[in-house]
Amino acid sequence: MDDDAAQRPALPSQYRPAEVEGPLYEQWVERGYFTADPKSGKPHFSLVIPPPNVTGSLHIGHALEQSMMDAVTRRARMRGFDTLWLPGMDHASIAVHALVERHLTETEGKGRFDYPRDEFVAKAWEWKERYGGQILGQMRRLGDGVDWSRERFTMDDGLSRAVQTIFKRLYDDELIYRAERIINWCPRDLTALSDAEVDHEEEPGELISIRYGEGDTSIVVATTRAETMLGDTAVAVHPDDERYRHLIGADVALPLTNRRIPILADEHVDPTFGTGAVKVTPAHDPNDFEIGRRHTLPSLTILDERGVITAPGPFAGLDRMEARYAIVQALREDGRIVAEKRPYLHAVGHCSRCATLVEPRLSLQWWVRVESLAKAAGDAVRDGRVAIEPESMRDRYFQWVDNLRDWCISRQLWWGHRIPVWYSPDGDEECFGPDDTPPSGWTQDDDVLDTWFSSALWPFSTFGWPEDTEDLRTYYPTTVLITGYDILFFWVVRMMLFGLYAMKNKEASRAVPFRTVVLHGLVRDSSGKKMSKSRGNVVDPLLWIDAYGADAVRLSLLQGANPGADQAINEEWVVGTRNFCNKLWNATRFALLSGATVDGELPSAPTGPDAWILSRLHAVTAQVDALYERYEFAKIADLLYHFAWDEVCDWYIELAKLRLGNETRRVLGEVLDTLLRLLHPMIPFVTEALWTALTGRESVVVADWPAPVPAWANPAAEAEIRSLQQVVTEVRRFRSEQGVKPSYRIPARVEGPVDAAAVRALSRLAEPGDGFAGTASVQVSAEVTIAFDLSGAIDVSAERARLTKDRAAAEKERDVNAGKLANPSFTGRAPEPVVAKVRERLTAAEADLARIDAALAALPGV
RNA sequence: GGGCGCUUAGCUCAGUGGGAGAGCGCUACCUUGACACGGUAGAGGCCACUGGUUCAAUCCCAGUAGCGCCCACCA
Repeated sequence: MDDDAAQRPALPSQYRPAEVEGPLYEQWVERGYFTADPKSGKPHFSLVIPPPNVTGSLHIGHALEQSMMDAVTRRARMRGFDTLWLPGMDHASIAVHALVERHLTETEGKGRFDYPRDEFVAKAWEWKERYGGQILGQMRRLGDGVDWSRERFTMDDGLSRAVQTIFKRLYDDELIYRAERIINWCPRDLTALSDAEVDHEEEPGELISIRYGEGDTSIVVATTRAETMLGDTAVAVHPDDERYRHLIGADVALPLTNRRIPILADEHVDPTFGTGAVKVTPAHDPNDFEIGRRHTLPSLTILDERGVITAPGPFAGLDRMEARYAIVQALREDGRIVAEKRPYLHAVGHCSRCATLVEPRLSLQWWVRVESLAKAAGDAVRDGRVAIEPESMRDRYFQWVDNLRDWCISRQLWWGHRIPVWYSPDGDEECFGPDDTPPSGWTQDDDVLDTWFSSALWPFSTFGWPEDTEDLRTYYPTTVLITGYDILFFWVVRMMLFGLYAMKNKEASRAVPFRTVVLHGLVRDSSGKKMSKSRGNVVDPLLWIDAYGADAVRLSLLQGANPGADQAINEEWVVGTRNFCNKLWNATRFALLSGATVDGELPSAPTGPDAWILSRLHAVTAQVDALYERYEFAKIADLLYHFAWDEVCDWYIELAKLRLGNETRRVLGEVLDTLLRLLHPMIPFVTEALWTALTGRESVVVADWPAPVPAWANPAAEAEIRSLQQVVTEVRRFRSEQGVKPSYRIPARVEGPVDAAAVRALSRLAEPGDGFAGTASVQVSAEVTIAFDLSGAIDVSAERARLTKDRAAAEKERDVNAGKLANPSFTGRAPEPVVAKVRERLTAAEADLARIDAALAALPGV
């Protein structure tokens, strides 16, 4: 042991993550490793975090997404980039409303409308300061290397300016307009929703056929929403429908009311569905609204914003569901129900936030005209300015972007960015920018913007847009966006729309918000089920971090992160990666105890295991680089896991123990140094603790990313060690099947071109001493034979059974390959390399067969 | 109703036009001086089904079945 090793801190025999993680993280932040520097003169690498909701706490999906982002960022930093990973949060308009309202109900027994607007918003801010942002602390636990000096919030001053600025530009370009249409309305949250905020689900309902009118002028309509009949202003049939042609233009009496409504013809009606006649309720159904427009029908609103009947009469005041029941009942008593189909399965829309049944509602709202924006967003991907990984997700992107309908952006909420449009007392309307002062006496629009409106600006509003800041010039477009495929539409598409619009005066290649979009899948439970609170299968990543360390959690998630694919996760997986961290820990511990060093020249002509492991190290380094380019986290993790465990620990370290000279100590140091650097982006904590202990240097965070060393490639050394491994494995197998105690060192003579000392050490054989008998001779490979002295204790029948089994396998191999070669169409048509391979395989099988036959013949007692 | 994807070991998942793989689990043995969060040796699969293309199919094509996801204004 040299002095060098003695100076290093001794490591305990087990890795205890809790003791190192916290201090390391704060040290990294203090040293400024994560702070970007646009003036560094280095090339730049940037990405923005998908801003979590202020209301949120870290869930397993965040942990996956952030592990990916952190790995990518840390690797870029090590590769010499000035890196910026910008953190921040989203104000989550509707979600915060829900939480604050619940909070107020619980603490003060009041609801949102018991407060003036200002007071409610103040309470939301208060709530945000108090409870919001716990996820930021959790990000530290995970080890996220974000630039805290650039943290942003979608409602901070700068971002609010950005929102108002882009709104005004869009407004002035007539890409934002106000219009009265049927929108999705949530009767619980009392706000409009965009199409994307509505989830459609098949549900059992009822299909009721109702007879309108009397005698000759009567017609039967079918509906799933009987209660809306109070708002009917027509019945529509298809113009070519023979059954009803005579009724077109007639009036029928609308039951339960004293109104008469016309029967009209409209192409939209499907004569094959139901009775072929449709009741038309323009104020409460999007299709009916269109029919109403085509035929200039009146719109009768019969439900209020809470879904309560307002039509005067016996049903006034009833909730829509109560009303449906009561109205069907009344119609039945009136003898007007012709048929009832129950249950009737049909798609029903729900508020994606609170699951309340969405009510189509005629309403005046603000809209973004998306056609030209969507065209640009589609083109940017089509022409390759933005790449999508995995590529198979491109189709999903186009499916969205090519079918986009105008986006309803106004919400009847208070927490959020207020629409920057003011109205004069005379009813004039004007949009004002952030630096404008609306004339006194004008009043601002009451509504706020959809949360996703400000999120859509995130890749540039966070850099100071609309000011021409250094950050904006340096870090836009961002290098990569890493997010879940589930928000491709909500977020990715909209960032494309607004990014390209806001940056349209830049050159095309620099207008895009990001160069590459990496889409990851969802994290599911161990049996592949979606995690949900109601299922009770959600896992809190912090509990796992407490128990196994952040590195183990990160590596587990990354190990399953195949591009675009969902993954199952289970505590046992985390135990496995924790064990891996411990393995690394002990490998490094061994290196330190053995005097491994990272200082001094590497041997110019390494031999044996040293040459082999350096050759492998070179290959692995190159493979890791290639895989990072394609964001193949699962494969990177798998590759490094097996290289570290199966090759470095199981073979190299065992072989190194036999030859701990200066060369090997230097190579051992090099291997671990490189391995830890390769692993650092994925498991930052344990690699930092080990790397600094091993090298005595400042930090692996700012160490150089390993470069492949082509000069290390050494096929001969790889072949040599492969052959050694084969011999050792064969001897171990022999021992195991002979039932030889592991502690018994069998005297043996090794004959053949292999490192006999290594074979003896790794398979626990002894030198053949005086009186060596050599009772059994085993041909362990084509060229190597080992004579064992087992004092007649060899179990001949076990050995014969084993050899017979091997022989059968070898025979089959020989026959299969011989058969192929005997087939002229194979030898004639298959490419030469394939034929050559089969020929080699045949030769090998024949040699194997000969070896086994020789071994069988040599068995005693034959 | 449209579109997309999946089906490989007990479980969760990789994979390739030419010898079926990993992790966990399982079996046997082992306190070998880095590690029992460990070591060694094993067992385990008509690669969903049916046809087609091919010298050769788990892989390509068509169809069938089952599962999943996304989109959708058929009352």
